[in-house]
Amino acid sequence: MARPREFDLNSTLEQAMGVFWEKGFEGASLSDLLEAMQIARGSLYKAFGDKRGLFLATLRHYDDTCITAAVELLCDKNIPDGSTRIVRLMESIALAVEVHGDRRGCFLCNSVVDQAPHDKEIEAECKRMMGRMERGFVVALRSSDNFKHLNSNKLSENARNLNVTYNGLRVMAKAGYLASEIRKAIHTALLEAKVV
Amino acid sequence: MARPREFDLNSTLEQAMGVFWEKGFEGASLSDLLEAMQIARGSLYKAFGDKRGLFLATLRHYDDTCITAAVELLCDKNIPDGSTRIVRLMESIALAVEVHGDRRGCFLCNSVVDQAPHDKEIEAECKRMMGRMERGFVVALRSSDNFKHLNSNKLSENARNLNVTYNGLRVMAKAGYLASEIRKAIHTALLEAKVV
DNA sequence: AGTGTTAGGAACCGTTCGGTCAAAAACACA
DNA sequence: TGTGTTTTTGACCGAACGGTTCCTAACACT
Repeated sequence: MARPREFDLNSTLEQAMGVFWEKGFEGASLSDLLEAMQIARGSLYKAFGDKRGLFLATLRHYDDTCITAAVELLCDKNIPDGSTRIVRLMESIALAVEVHGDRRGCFLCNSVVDQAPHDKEIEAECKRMMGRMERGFVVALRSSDNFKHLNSNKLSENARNLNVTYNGLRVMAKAGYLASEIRKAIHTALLEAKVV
Repeated sequence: MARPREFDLNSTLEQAMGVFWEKGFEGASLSDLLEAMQIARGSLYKAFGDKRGLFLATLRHYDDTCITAAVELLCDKNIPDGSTRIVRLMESIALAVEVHGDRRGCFLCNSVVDQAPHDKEIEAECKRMMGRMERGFVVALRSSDNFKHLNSNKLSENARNLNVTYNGLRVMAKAGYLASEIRKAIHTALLEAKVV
């Protein structure tokens, strides 16, 4: 028995995530966010508490959407060979740069670099997502001929290594390397990791 | 025939770099910078133009000091085996976390993530430094038994791959992984890259 | 000692920052 | 239709932002 919220929480979250993704936490002003979200100042504070609260909400939204999608790709049984899944995921980095000129990189990676060290809660959220990625890599490796015989310890080590490479490639993309260079780097990395 | 500058340019640059390193460009306010540099507002603007100019100067200072040190390590003929030099460099990442609790990561990597996409000049500076690191890795690889027989194309590919790994590990450190985890990841990565 | 030139310092600029608040509006329920 | 509850809205807040200006201080050179 009260006035219902007029805006869709998820879609405003999506817009806010875009702003934080592109400009970082400090670089994104409330005006930027409000304009993108198309809501009034008061509504934002009522719904998310404050700027940091909104940021945390967008981080979780990223987890729910992008990280989930990446993990689902790594676990996708429709692609029988786990190595193929890993290649697909890695190549999406080059593809983003190539097709959309997307230089935003990975929101998780960005947040780790510029916010995680200053905020325990953000750090925890980031580590949780990193963990999801690593477990996704483990699942993929278990379906890969080169790795399926390894024990879970070794599997985890290899998965973590792939995640390190994934983040390194994301940084590379932000540094302005060409899609072709990134693609070549992916190939080299996956070759040395014995994924392909 | 004029009043000489009272402060040492390099040492104020060092202090400013520390602030930008820890807080990022947007996160570092003029007050933060001035307090660390121990100079007055006017002196900063006289010497560096504006905040962005100071940032660029600190980037170049990082190049002159830290990047140069890393490259010199990779080229150090006193360590005959190039692989050893690479191991040393990588382990310095874990060491920073372990000994100093240093979560600032690599100033270059940080700058790439939060400033390079928005500023062509900063991007250029970052790419130049990335290039220096890669060439350093090439030199080290040339003194490594496992790689010295490769042609320079392959050598470059492997060097770039090591640099990607280096940046990925830097991100890991910022995400809050323990020094022991980072050390293990380094070991895995160098093993797979056939460096050790 | 006088002069030209530049650094230093602090007050000050308008703007924008993140955040608050009170009143109006829109619903659910009776 | 009236009432209670919650959302919306935009005006408003003090503080901090990056940047400028102007006057004084300190030197080099003659």
